[in-house]
Amino acid sequence: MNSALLALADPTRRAVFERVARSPAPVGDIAKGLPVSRPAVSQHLKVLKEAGLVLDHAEGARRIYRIDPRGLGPLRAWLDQFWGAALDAFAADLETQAKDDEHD
Amino acid sequence: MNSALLALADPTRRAVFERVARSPAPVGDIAKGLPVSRPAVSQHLKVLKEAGLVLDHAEGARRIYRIDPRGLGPLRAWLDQFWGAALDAFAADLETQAKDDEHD
DNA sequence: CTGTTATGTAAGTATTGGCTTACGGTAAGT
DNA sequence: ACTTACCGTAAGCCAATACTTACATAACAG
Repeated sequence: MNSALLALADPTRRAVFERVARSPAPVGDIAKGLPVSRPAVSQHLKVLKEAGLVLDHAEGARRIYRIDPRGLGPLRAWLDQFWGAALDAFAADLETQAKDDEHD
Repeated sequence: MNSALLALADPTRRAVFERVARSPAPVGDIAKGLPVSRPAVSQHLKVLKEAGLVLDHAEGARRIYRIDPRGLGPLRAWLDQFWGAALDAFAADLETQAKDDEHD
C-alpha cells in the first residue's frame, strides 16, 4: 500500500499507469504517447509492477503490460478508512455552523 | 489531486495525516508520537494543507489541525475511475481461465 | 514586564529519485 | 546467419525533498 501510493505519486508514472489501465500495451507503444524515453517508461513499469499495480507477460519479443486487478484494492480500502473521519469532520462543521447561526 | 497524491506518498507525512484524521490536534502533540522534529511536522502540515487535506485554526497560542472533508473526494473519484478497468481486467482473467479449462 | 510555551520560517545538508545515454540480450524477419 | 526490432539494466547526472538546527513571532502565566 505504501509502495502503491508512492508509485502513483509521480505524474509520469501515473500517466503510464493510466495508459496501461485503459488497455494492455507493449512498452514501446506506451512510450510513444509520453514525453520521456523508452527506458524511463521501462523503469516506471518496474516500479508499478513491484507495487502490484500492473502485470506483464512475454508475447514474442514484446512485453505486454496490463493492470493488476488486485493492486487498487488495498489503496481503496485505506482511503475508505478515512472516509468516515472526513464525514465526521463535515458533521462537526455543520454543528459549528448551527452554533454560529444561533449567535446571530 | 496530483498534490494530494504527492502529499500522501511520504510515510512520515502520511502518519501525520492519519494522526490528524483520528482527531484534531496541535502541532506539538502530533510531533510527540513521531520520530521526527517538530519543525518537520510543521512543514508536513503545510504540504497537507496546500493539498487540501487538512485545515487549521488558531486557538490561543496553539494551532489546531483537523482533516479537510473535501480533500479526499477527488482522490477517491480518481481511484474509482480505474476501478472499472480493474474489474474488466479481472473478468478478462476469468475468460482466459475458462479458455484454459476447455483445453484440459 | 519577563519568562515560558507553541509555532512558523530560513538556511544548510544529505539522500532520494527520475531522466538520459550506452550497453547486452532475446526474438522475429530476410 | 545477419539484421532489425523490442526490451531491461547499468552508470551517471541533476533536481527535488525530507530532515536538522537556528532564529523570529505571538500568546499566556507569573
